[in-house]
Amino acid sequence: MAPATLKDVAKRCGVSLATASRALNNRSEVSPITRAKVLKAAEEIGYVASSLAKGLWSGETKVIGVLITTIENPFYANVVSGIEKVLKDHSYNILLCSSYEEVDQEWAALTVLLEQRVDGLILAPVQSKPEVVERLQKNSVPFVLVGRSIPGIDTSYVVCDDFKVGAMAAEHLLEQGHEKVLFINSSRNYSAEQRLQGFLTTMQQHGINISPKWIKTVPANQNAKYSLFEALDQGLEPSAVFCFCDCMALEILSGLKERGLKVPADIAVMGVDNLNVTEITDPPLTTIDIQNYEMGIRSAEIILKKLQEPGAKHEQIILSPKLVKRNST
Amino acid sequence: MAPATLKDVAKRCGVSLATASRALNNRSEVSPITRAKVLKAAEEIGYVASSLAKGLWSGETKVIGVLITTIENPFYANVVSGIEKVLKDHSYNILLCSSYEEVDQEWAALTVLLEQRVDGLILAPVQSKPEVVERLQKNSVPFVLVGRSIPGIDTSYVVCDDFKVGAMAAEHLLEQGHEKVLFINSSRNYSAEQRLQGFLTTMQQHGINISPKWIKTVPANQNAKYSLFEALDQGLEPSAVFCFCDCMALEILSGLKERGLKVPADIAVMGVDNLNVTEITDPPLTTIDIQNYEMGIRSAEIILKKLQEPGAKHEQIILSPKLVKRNST
DNA sequence: ATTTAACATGTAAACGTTTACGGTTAATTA
DNA sequence: TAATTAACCGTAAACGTTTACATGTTAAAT
Repeated sequence: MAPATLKDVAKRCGVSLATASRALNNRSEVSPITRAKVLKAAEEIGYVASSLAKGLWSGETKVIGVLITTIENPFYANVVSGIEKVLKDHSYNILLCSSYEEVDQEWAALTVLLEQRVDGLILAPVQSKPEVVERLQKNSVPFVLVGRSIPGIDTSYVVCDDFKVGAMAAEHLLEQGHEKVLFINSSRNYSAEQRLQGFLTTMQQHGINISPKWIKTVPANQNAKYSLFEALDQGLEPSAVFCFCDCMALEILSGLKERGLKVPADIAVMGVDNLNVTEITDPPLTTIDIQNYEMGIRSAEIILKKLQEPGAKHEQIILSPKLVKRNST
Repeated sequence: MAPATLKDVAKRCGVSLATASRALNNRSEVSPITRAKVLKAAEEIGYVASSLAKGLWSGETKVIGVLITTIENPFYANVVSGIEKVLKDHSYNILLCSSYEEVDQEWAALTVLLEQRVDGLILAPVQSKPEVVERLQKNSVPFVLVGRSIPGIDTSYVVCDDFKVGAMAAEHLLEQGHEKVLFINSSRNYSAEQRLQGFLTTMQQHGINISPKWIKTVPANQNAKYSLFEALDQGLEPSAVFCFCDCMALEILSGLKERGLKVPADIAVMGVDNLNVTEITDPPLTTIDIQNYEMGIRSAEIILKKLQEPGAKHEQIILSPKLVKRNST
């Protein structure tokens, strides 16, 4: 049975559509008696107003699209949680889509979000190419990039200083005496590129040249440990592994266990994201905190501001990474 | 600037609204030439059809509401991931809401989902009381409960055998010689009640009576370790802790570390959910696998079936829990 | 050459809201 | 008492789609 409509409410208490609408929206032009009648009728038949009709009329849906790689990654769970916290207080809702690091899925998800006429969009772009962003600009939807920016395009974004992340990792590992470092990286996105640059540059500054075979890129949706195995089977003997994110680091930890290598005795491991669990892994993981939750908060705040003043300038927020030393290095 | 409409497309290539609509929807009554014209125009102005208008017309939104406690809990991330996998193939999207274990927030989220006219709903109810479900029934929205059912009401649900979960835990701990077991439980929901019953019953069958002070309930959004501390500070000296879920178990692990207690030497810990990380915690956590991902899959399948044949009977799926022995016990 | 069918397109109503505008009644003022 | 005003309420248009129905055109069939 189709849900109750305003017409049903109006009919039930013998008033017009307009009056019913006014009563339910607390307009002043309704007598207290009528208002009470309407509210009672609405209550009785369990009326809930259709956001579809409202949205069609008003041009806003009170929904913000959030497009990430996958919610299974606790990093994004943290980010989304931050977004949710901010949006909730302004009665905005989240329409969640995942790209699984695939360009096609990202494009399709974007279509869905545009079709749903989301009021704004928060996304972690899969690639460092501008297509996606250009599409949003063409459709003039307010949006913020989160976690990853796109080079050479003026947009709002909230990221951490990824070059510094790579640099910090390199410095920390060098301090610990590691020169043979395997870099398990993500693919295509700008954060990955920047972290790699920061890493390589810092290594080079210390006179160490990392050859390309020490840089492994994990294909989308593949367990990082296979990239590790690949390296080991190629005869590489790293004394440390630096991973793009903690998720991968955890997979590496598990892979090393399989191969019988002890951390940190035989090999050091470090990640990025400072996920909650890294505190109690075996061993506790050295990682870099990039303020996951805060990223969500800030990106949501930017979207809200954009909705309030549509002409506003783009905002770029670059958060500072912090090294979290634990026992895996 | 407002998004392009069908009218814009029609005007741009000099056809009527109807023709434009037909062309874009691959109706047969349009000449190939006209179709091409329309598609080109739509492409050029970046037209995307409004789901709002479509939904208003058709009565379906292609959106499924998902209402969980919080996506920060990897258990629900697993569940949502399963749901997403199934829905994606049928072009349904997810509108995600969180209750944070609060009845009020759950009620508010439900209002939002009904307003958005979701085609169906998958939810993990906060309480074992029937209000929420009754509301959905009154509004005649197809729904499935996931992870937790509600006693005494005929609905569709996908859960694991929670009584058995409690029983399995009790048996496993007894086998290891633990009789002084602290139960760190969740509050109010039926799964929690059932696990407790299974636990107590099994203990009793072995002649062991657990007094109420050994059962701690963790308030919503509070770290489980405080419940542990409370117990310890009351002078309780448990030889094992059984937690409602792995999330709590991880918090307990961390709390025990703070208090300088070694696991499993001084005290054993076990959880439920078999989260990925439990494999590499220190120590690896003994837990019970309740098929998180599968729960998502099945619940999504049920919703899809309900949408196809609205008259269908309710489906109850009870998945079997499996003990995963590791080193924490 | 006329009828018929097939095809292509347009017109208008409907979905569920909100609000501008106009109308009715009762209360206030002169 | 008549005029003005205030309070309340209804009518109808609009938002962006889809489709039933009507209309017009062309080709095929007689």
